[in-house]
Amino acid sequence: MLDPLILRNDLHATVAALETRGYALDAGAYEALEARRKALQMEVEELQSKRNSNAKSIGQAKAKGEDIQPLLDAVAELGDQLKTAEASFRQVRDEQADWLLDMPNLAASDVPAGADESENVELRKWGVVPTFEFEPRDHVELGELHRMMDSEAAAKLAGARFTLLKSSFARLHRALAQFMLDVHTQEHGYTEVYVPYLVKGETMQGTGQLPKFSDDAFATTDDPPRYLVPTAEVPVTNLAADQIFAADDLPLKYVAQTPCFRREAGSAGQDTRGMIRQHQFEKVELVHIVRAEDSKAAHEELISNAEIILQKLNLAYRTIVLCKGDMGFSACKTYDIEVWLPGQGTYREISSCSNCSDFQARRMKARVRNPESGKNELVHTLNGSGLAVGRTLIAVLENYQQQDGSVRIPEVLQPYMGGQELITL
RNA sequence: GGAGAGGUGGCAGAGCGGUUGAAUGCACCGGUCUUGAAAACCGGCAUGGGUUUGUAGCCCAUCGUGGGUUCGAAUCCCACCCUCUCCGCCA
Repeated sequence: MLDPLILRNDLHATVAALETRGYALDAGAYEALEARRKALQMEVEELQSKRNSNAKSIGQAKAKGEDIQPLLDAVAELGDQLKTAEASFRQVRDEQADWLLDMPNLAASDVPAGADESENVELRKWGVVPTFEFEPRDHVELGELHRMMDSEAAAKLAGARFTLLKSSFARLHRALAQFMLDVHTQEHGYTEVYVPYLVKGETMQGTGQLPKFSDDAFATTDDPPRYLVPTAEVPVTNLAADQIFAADDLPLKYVAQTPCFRREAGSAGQDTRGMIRQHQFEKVELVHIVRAEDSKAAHEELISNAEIILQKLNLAYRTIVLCKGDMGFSACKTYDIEVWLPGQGTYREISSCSNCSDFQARRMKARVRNPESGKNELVHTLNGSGLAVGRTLIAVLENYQQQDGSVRIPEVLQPYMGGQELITL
């Protein structure tokens, strides 16, 4: 959520900033609503103040044994007036809240301009794109060859966009997640957390998935509904909700492995082949809760923590910064990591690391007490994949394949595979 | 699922329908004292919001949540949520 004060004090600059993110805000309508809010709030509070002082006088008069009837008569209409005013105020306030919850975060000043992904900017490349003396297979072909990846079996159970993994592929998938968790906890100083996969609506609202993107999430049928987490970012970041941290509690660095559930509404027809885009996938997620002045540095740390996983796996990748038009709702700046997939002959997203500044913190009331001023300040929240496990599996399979279809197991994963070095046919 | 107990400030814990935003203790911050520290003493110390040039004033809201009764609700009524204990069921 944006700070309502910037909309109040600098509406036109904010409208312009939102426009670069593809969000059109009707300044006139918002201004009118804000004017009504101000008038109504003042009216309500004035009536409340009157009610309070009257009640106090009545109490005092009664204590002295005076006749209070004239005082009662004097306030007879106050209750109704107050009720009416409160109802109008509440309506305007809710309307304004809906509006605020609908607006995306503002881009950081160093985010490149641009309307869509074609204007993202590559920052660096790492690794050597492998060359093959044969036509490399994609992960689907490899899966069929090994009979270890079965989308039909998954479809029978759950419908489209699910994948079933078997034997060495299933183990490799598990090994990857274990490996990532170990690197982040042992080498990068993260605290591992195990979290609920079903969360309340207010939790989804805290990180920005609700109310705007309800179509993207799976919800349960109980009342009120719970939501299947679309990313561990949701439960983990919300650990900070309603908290006031001491300055030396921060930074908090959490890592969690969870399944992620996404409706993929609106992506029909995209990536239908293989396990690139699924309703359910596993992800190791990194979350930082930091003081505002530390979030830029934390963002750099986060992206490097994610990149190291690919380096250890010796997978070629490139890192890009998303342009304003391609960024997600809650982010003020986002880096993506794209891994080279030989089967597709292209780089594909495998991690997305975002600085959400105070946008989520304001929604979920996550604060830190400034030891100098004694004031509470909103924290900054950051999250990033470290990495998407399913896509990393794809990358390993496609990059480590050999002519006969066998797949070498990266050295760092072998301890997690019981010493196995090769997945043979 | 059944029975019972309970949800008040960072924590513990008071609170007759009326100057209670809330006693008291602990913690924390500042000061006095001390060579220094501790102790003792004095003072301060919830959050959010509105108004305002203002981190000054003034005002409003908040005692699990939402309704209700009332001139007035932390206190009374209703519903819901959550926590704990015991029983049942169960990975």
